[in-house]
Amino acid sequence: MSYDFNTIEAKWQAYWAENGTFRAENSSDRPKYYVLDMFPYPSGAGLHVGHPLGYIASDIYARYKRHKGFNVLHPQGYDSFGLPAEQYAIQTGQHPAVTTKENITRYREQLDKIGFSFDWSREVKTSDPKFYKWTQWIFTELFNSWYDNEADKARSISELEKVFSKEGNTKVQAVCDEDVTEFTADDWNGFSLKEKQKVLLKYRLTYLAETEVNWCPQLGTVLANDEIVNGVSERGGYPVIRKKMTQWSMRISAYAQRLIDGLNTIDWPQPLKDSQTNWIGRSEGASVTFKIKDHDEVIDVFTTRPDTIFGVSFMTLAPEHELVSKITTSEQKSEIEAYIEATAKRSERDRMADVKTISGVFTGAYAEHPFTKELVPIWIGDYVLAGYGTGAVMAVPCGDQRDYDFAKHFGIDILNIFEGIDISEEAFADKDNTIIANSDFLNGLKYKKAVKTAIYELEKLGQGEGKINYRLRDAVFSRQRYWGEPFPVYYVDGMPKMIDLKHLPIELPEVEKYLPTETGEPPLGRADVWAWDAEKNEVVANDLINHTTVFPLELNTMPGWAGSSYYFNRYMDPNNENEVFSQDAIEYWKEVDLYIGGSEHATGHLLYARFWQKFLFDIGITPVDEFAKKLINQGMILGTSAIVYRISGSNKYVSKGLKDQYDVEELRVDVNMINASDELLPEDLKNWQPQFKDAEFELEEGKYIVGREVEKMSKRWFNVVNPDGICEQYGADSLRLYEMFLGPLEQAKPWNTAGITGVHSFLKKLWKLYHDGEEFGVADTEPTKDNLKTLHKTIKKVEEDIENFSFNTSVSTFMIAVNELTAQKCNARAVLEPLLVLVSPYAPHIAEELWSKLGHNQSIATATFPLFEEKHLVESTKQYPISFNGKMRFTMELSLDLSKDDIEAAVMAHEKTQQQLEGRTPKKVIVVPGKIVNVVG
RNA sequence: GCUCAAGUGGCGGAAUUGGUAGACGCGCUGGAUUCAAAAUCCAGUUCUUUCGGGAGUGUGGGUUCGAUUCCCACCUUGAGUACCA
Repeated sequence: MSYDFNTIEAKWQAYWAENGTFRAENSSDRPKYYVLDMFPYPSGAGLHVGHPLGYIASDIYARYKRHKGFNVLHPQGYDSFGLPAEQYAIQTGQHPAVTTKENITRYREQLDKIGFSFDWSREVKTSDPKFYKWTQWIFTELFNSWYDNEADKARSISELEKVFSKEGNTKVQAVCDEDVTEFTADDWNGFSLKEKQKVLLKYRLTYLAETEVNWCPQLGTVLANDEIVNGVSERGGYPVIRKKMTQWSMRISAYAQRLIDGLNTIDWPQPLKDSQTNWIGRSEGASVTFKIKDHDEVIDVFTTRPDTIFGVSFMTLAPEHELVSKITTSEQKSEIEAYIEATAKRSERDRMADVKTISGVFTGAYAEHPFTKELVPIWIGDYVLAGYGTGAVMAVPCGDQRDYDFAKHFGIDILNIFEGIDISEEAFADKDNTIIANSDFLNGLKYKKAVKTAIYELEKLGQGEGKINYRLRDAVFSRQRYWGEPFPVYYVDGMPKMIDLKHLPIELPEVEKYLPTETGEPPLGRADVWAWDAEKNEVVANDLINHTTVFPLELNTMPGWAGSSYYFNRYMDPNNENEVFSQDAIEYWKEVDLYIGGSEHATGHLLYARFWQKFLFDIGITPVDEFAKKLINQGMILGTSAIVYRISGSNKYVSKGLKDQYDVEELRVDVNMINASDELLPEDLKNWQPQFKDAEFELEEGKYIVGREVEKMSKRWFNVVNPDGICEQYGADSLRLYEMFLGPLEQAKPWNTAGITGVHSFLKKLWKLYHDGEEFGVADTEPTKDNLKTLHKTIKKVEEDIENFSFNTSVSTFMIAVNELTAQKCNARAVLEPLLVLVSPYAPHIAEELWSKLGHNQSIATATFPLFEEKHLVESTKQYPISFNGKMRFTMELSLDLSKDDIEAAVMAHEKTQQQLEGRTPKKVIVVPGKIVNVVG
């Protein structure tokens, strides 16, 4: 009976589905363990072999944990809102929901073939109204909250209203918009309802504000900072410009410090933590207020170097700074306006590409130095970013290279405030190795002391204070798209109102086209039925809007990261219609124990999800404020493209070794035609595409050898390998083993189908081990010592490997075990049965098949992981090398269960050792059981 | 520029409380089996050699009886980020 993997795999996949083998219960006597993958966006292209890498790793771990006696939650779902389906809809008119459904079906088929132990009864889809009902609900909760800096947590907005009506806002320590003005309780109580709403909006954790956004004209939508890569959109690579728009934002900045602090409590990769820390960008310094000559307004700046305040010789504002128009003198007006216009036109990308050119314009206005009271000119320049700090800097040319370059370029004074430092060529930015000079009360002080003193003096003047600044900006939450969650928001008199939970979800309306309207409104503006009847509490036709009972609904939709920011909690109780999840469920599962996914989400999904989790914790519905205890980033699997060389201007192709003799063009061809020795059969190429039909070939040694190039797996390089094909040809177990065998989980590595024969022949050998000729057969005989040694060596190694996520090395361990047991002609049930349990997380189908043949009628998933016993390893002899003085080496037979003294005596008695020692006594004999004996003279 | 990670055969990679470097697999070479191929099995495969050996884990130092592993400096590659005041 041969190893018929196709039949076996189909059989067990059906069995698992029918029996609900991997269904997790929300309560158990066993300890819980939650293993999660980052859920996929179901794209039209389907899965390639790179996608399941992380899923296989997490599946191995989940299956292992079940063998170890845990109640394991291992769910899967789809992040099914997104741009590609919508772009496709725009081109074809096909409803994104239809495309998405088809893609999900395809994904599911592909996933099922690989034999994952997902609990599909818990599947979630972010585009499913049953799911996004809760995305909308969380949005309303954020709207109804503010951040209390004193309690360091989010609190209900109704509590804030009570405080305002009692004592105004002067004592409130809240994270809020910059432009909040002070008011008393009497002021507050005198405000109209609309005025109150306007004020509260400045405090809410999700708020509506006119902000500078990253606008992508080609995509017709705004983008978050993490959706822009190198100044162009992540999707499509289109240019991005700055634009002012009224948008919903999330006050993630309120959580900046907790997002940094929380990193210490979780086991995530250091590079990922570093990139989040960088992204949040905490810097300590001071805010300093500069008065402006002949104006009431002041300029606030943030600086990390208050110690250099006496080096200030000018100030620079970002061109977009709101004070620019107010302070510019009439003589300078035209020049300033021209400059502002020129900067606004430049795209993010141009600005980034051109960081060397120094540009700026003098406003004509002067600021007053807080200590010297001297006047310093106020400039604008695009090296100052509107989005960082206050969008204004106090320029200290001697201590900052950019200020220095600017000053040199425009002939502004450069004051030297560093003792014994030459600044004639460049600025001196090293803060640790200097003493301040020419700085009044700061003279003679070192950096740290000078900073403290400067802040103290500024506070005394009332013109500054110590401040911590974060680079992290609030996240824009509106997208001018169709295929996203609608906001549960309608507008009364221009002010947003939330729709109550009992009327959620607000479902996406049907539209004729998925493009913005002719008047520039988002696609939802095209919906006939898209207004809120506040009396009937339902969505009605938007032509009914009368502004007394029927109101316009928000036309934007939420960004892609909305649903993915809490889906991991929803898996705990996915079908709950009354709550996002029950308290029983979340108290039981608490958080994700192991999360596996790509590092590209470091500053997007993984940051937003941590933010929402902290918010949900603050409002008391999650028991922990970090959602994933441990996280592993799996590396990308790259494609190995195949290249043929065509002699220019002909249809003749030369083998790789001959290409240098000709003028050749490189063409990529389908990698699936290439064999293990990089050989391409000319016939295959001729049949592949019409253009090669009449191709001629120049071979080397009768073969056509292709060139190889490792690059991203992509259709356009013809280097995509599909898991379905592999499963058909070698089986899912081979695919699973090979994906792990390729290399360490975290590393990027190229795929090369040729190598899969190695793991495939391992499976065949494993199969043979349980068969005597054609017949299945194991014996109830006593295992030999060697049998047990092999088994226990394997148990130990595999257990260690899985715990350390070194799945690649355990595949090797299995191969060695099977080779050894085959050589030992082992057919003892006592060895072969536990061996299957070890193998089953990696190759579950073959394990189930052999397990059932062994007479078990329960899935192997319920079997207990075998117990390792040390004694089986030490009861044998081995050759040990002995080295003397690190130079002379020879070996001798030693039994491992000898005592240290015995070994020492044996070494001393050894003839060769005695020769080497020449009568001297060795200082020590080092014995490492199972490893080596070393004699030191 | 800044931050981080990594450098081991033809290739993917093993070995780190410091102890026989190159496990395991691919590829390659030879052999068995076969009419032949595939498949399977066996042997070999870091380099070098006058067959005694010698060299060897990016480079140069250091600690140690002993270093791929620890320390210092440098080089290279990859990733992230970038006018962050």
